[in-house]
Amino acid sequence: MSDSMDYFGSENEIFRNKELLQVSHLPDGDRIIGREDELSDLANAIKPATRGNTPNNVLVYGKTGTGKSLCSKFITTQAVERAERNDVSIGVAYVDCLQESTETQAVQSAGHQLNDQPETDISIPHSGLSTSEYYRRLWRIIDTRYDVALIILDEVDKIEDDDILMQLSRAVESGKLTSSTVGVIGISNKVRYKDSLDERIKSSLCEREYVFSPYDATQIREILRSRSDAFHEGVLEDGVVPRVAALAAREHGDARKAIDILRFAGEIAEENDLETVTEDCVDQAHEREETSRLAELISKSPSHAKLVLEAMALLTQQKEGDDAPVTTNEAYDLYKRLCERDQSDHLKLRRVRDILSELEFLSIIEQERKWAGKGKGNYMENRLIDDPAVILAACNESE
DNA sequence: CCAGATTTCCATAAAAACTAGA
DNA sequence: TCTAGTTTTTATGGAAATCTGG
Repeated sequence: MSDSMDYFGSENEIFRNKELLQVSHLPDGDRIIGREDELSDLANAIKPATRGNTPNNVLVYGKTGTGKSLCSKFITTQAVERAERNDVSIGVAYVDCLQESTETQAVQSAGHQLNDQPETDISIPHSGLSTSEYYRRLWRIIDTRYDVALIILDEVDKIEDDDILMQLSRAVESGKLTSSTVGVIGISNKVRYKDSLDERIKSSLCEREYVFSPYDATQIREILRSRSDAFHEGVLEDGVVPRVAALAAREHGDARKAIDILRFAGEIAEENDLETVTEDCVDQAHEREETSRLAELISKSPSHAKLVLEAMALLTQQKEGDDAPVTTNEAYDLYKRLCERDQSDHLKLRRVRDILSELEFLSIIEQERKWAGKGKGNYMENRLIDDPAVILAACNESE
């Protein structure tokens, strides 16, 4: 795992093993810092699964970068290993509900991860089946391959339909599964999420609830140190780790952000051919980090959403104030011209309105409906949350 | 046939401007 | 002059229809 071949060894003085700085990197047991209580809570809830019994369904709350996904993935892989010793087979599916935002897609994804076509002779086509057929196949796969299936639903609050929670959390009692059982781990950033749930779902999904608190400054520093093996000996200057930690602390102790910044700092040192990673690199890395999350979001968006955003960014730049609002019609007119530029046909206004509200949902823009009075009707003000220049860069980058 | 994307159609909200009544 | 009620307007957003790729 951690012995990737270093083909450019002599030239690459900065990184020894960059994988350690991948946020999704699963550290060894002793490398999850400051989450001991959370891990044992989770382990407790999952425990029955290792003996082939139905685990407790869990709902995990916490702000971004508090280790929710990491701990969930970690504890489930541990559970799989432990279960093997008891001759129990556990299957784990990790569904990112931000990507798989509908019930069907989520079930499809879970099925795909748990499946092994040669063994089960069940195929999970990318599309074309009814939702219920995806469910049927999922149940069959679980029944044939596993004793217990653990399904992690990351960012559950982003899913449009509550039905999947109902189906999964009650699969056993409703007799969909005969020889197996299912456990659900729901992860959400919103503490309020539970309130929006149907009573029946609440009672079955929320058997256990845990809140992950933000890391404090000391823990962030520890996390960074534990991952500094990613760098060669002595490459990190003394001030670097504290400086990164300080930046992350400003952001409610977001460990993901801290790790990203550290990685970018290394990359910047590398690009500039420096011997060491300096505090200066960290400051530049901070800026790059702010851009990168946005760029990632944008690059995953459909092309027309990018054009709408581009139109908004251009219009915002044209206007005087920094956060000048743009009306939907202004944006739509420019969007149409951008489509002509790309010689593709434009979407209709109604669809663009929906795209704008999707962008609002992703916290890329803010919307406010305004009324102008008699004879003037109403209009929507859309304003970019981030710097238009950054948006434009992100739009162009992902062509 | 299915889900998901897009289009078509249309009732509606809200507040300044206008009107009638006091 | 002040008040209460009515008019006017348009983008919005819900719902249904239609299209598309598999």
